[in-house]
Amino acid sequence: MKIGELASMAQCTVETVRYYEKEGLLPVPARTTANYRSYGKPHVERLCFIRNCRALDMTHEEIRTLLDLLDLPSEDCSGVNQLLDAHIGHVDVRIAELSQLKEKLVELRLACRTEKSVDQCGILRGLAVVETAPRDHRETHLG
Amino acid sequence: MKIGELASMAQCTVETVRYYEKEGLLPVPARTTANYRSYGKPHVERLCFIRNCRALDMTHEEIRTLLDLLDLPSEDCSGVNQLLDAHIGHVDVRIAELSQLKEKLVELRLACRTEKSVDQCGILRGLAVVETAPRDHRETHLG
DNA sequence: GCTTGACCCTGAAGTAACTTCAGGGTGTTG
DNA sequence: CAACACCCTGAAGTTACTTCAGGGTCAAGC
Repeated sequence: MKIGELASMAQCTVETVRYYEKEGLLPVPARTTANYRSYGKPHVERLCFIRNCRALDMTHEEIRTLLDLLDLPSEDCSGVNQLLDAHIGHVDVRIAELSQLKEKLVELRLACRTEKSVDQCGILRGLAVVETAPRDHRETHLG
Repeated sequence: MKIGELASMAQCTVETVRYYEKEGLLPVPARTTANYRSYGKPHVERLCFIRNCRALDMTHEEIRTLLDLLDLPSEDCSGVNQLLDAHIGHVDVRIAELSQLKEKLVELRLACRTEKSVDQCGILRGLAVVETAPRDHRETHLG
């Protein structure tokens, strides 16, 4: 099959497929005489694997690790478990961060219920406060 | 004060300060004879405002809007309220997305409790499944 | 035979919000 | 006057793609 069909089977764009090939996540396929990429079932499976991982917010680095483990036959899968546990940790951290964030935003929003003039706006006043607590470093790759 | 001092007061790096200047979020400061940037209290306040907004995951575009509203004297602040409401919406959406994500990850993780060989690993099998549901488009700028 | 339109190709540049790097100037302390 | 902390600029790197410019392939219809 050609790239367009492959892309639609994995629900992504043809540009994304070519990008994955360039990144080394997808193996380079054979070409037709017209220089079109020619794919088979294994490519569909691998691309779906990648897209599922991306839907779970894994980085290319994490996916590469999983694909490597997948390609290594009869290795035990404890590495897979470790990676997934770590990734679940990332998601947990990000959810906690965003929950805190939302609290602050709602609190800020309550500072201005009426349509005052800007220089009396509680929100803008709140944002101008100099914070003293040091900002901590990211512990997750999730944005 | 020089750029290093300003940066430490707002808890960011000097590179970030220079970047904000290039982006037009911070006004260009005066220079000393040695061509060093020279800042005052207004710069500290504006930089802290920006950093607080960033800590709330606002984009530069959103921050620019708030700064513009801040600079427009005696305008009513309903624009501020709208922006904050929209932003709270973004955060809500992202939290919901991540919660779903975590459920899927935990479910996947349960598929492999033991250290089997890779080709029997429930996690890798789960990831290889071809999904049929179409992926929906992002409704938030939060990663 | 020729055109139209859907599909394919490559390589470069753009996106967001920074960070890192290369290469060099300034200013204070010992 | 040498060492070191701090400042400067401009360019390139980061992540996971998307967009663009410019051009080739192929089947259908006139």
